[in-house]
This record gives sequence, structure tokens and C-alpha cells, in this order.
Amino acid sequence: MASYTYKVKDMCLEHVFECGQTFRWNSVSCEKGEYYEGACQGYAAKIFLHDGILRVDATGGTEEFWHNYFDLGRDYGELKSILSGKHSTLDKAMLEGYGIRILNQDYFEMLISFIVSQNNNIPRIKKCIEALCNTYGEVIEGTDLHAFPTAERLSALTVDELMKLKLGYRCSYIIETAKRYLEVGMPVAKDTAALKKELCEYHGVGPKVADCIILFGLSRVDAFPIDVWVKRIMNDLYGFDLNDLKGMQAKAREEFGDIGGIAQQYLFHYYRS
DNA sequence: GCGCAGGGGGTCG
DNA sequence: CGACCCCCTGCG
Repeated sequence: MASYTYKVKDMCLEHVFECGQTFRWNSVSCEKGEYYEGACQGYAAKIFLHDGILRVDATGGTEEFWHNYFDLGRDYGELKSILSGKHSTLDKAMLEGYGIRILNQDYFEMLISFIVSQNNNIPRIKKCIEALCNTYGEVIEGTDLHAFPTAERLSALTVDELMKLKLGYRCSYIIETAKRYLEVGMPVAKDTAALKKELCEYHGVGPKVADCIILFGLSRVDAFPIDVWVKRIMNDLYGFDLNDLKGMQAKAREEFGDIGGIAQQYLFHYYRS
């Protein structure tokens, strides 16, 4: 069991784990307060944050790995100052969600997780992903947690098998996606628009899911996922028609530049809470 | 209590 | 633009 500590600013565990970017971390209450337990990249971990000190107790991963996972190399204070004054609602959202950070998560896990998320709600998304991990993911030694399943494992399943996990019509998307991922691998570096187009070729991946994968799985903070909440936000803030996705995308680029994904997370969190 | 719409971080045909 | 697999909620 490795233990690492980091001095952090602009961070709150609840903001990080409950803003909808990840589905595998759960809060645990104990006498000393609250911590989060979960898994990523085949490592199980407990995450504590008190008085500006982040502590990671994990079954593996280097100090650099967790530093990168929590995006500690990015100065969110600086980002907030860049975004401040752009809109009074965003200013409020940044105060409310001061401790949001975009996790650097596994690409394949994000690919599958956000396919599961379509036309679905967060509690059930978490259940579905937990079922996927518990059924098809390797046990993480010394814990009762499971790693996210590999593409090899998922690609070998039949729809009938996967249907048992109550994933509904998403089953075929998941299997096809795992197969395709094994063929094409990670996307090569290119501009975000081209990435989005490439991702939309996966069955079950549309514009919204593609942007989530780009933002959370490829760490491109210029991606600006537009879901029903963001539609409402863009309507409230700038008066966009609810189905004018193009207009919203353009406005996000104009207002937030290449950190639209960061602004999106603050706004999304603010509207949901 | 129970049955039945309604809708959920969309996408496909 | 309607259907969708499933689950949870609210309402009669």
C-alpha cells in the first residue's frame, strides 16, 4: 500500500467526484470525517483531503501517476481568474464549485462509461458501471474492488451475456466499441474537431458523448460537452434556442476560448446543486 | 398499495 | 422526429 501526500489549492473532493466526470468513486464517512474510495487504472485507493493536504492511499501507481490523475499540475486559480468577469453566473458557479478539477482518466474507460451514460441518470450509470467492473473486471488484490474491464474482455462478450447486467440497448454499442477500439486504438493527436468526428464513428457515440470522452479521457479542456443541463444554461445565460447546438458551441469557444470544458464543469455543477 | 406515465448528462434509423 | 432498455419518481 503506497501513500502519497500533496499540497493542493483549489480542490474539494466532493466537487471533484460529484460533478459527473467519474462514476467509480464513492464517499465513505468515518469518525475523522469523509473520504472517497474507488479505483482507476487497476489501482484501488482511498482519497483524503484535509487542510490543503491531499492524501492518496493506493494499492499502486506512482506519485507522478496520482499527481497527474488529479490534474495537480494545472493551476485552477489561474483558470478561474481567466474566466472571471465573463458572466455573473459563471462567477457564482466558480465560487460555489471552487474545488472542481478535471481528472485525467483512462481513455477506454471513458469511452465505455459515457456510452453507458446516454439517456440515463447518474445513479443508474454508476450501477451499470459497477456491474460491468464486478462481473468482467479483474479483482484488485487485497481489496473487494475490481478494475475496469479490458477491451479484450468486453469485445469477447455476446449481447445476451451482457444483457444480464441490465445495460439495455447499450450492450451492442459496448461490444462493438470494444472491438473497434482494439482495432484502431487511441486516437492520434489532432485538433479537437477532428477527434470528435473520429469518435462519433463509434456506434453509440454522438456529439455529447464524444465531447465527454475528449474532455475526461483525453484531457482536452477545450471540449465543451452540451447536455440537457448545458442547453438550459446556454439558454438562461445567452438566450440560445434549446436545439441550437452549433450556436452554443460557437459561443462557448468565443467566451471561454480553449478552456470551455473547465467553464462547463463549474456551470454544470452549479446548476445541478 | 399498485399501475402507469414521465423522464433521465442522447443516439440511431 | 420517434423509439429505445431500464430504473426511479410522482400521481391517480
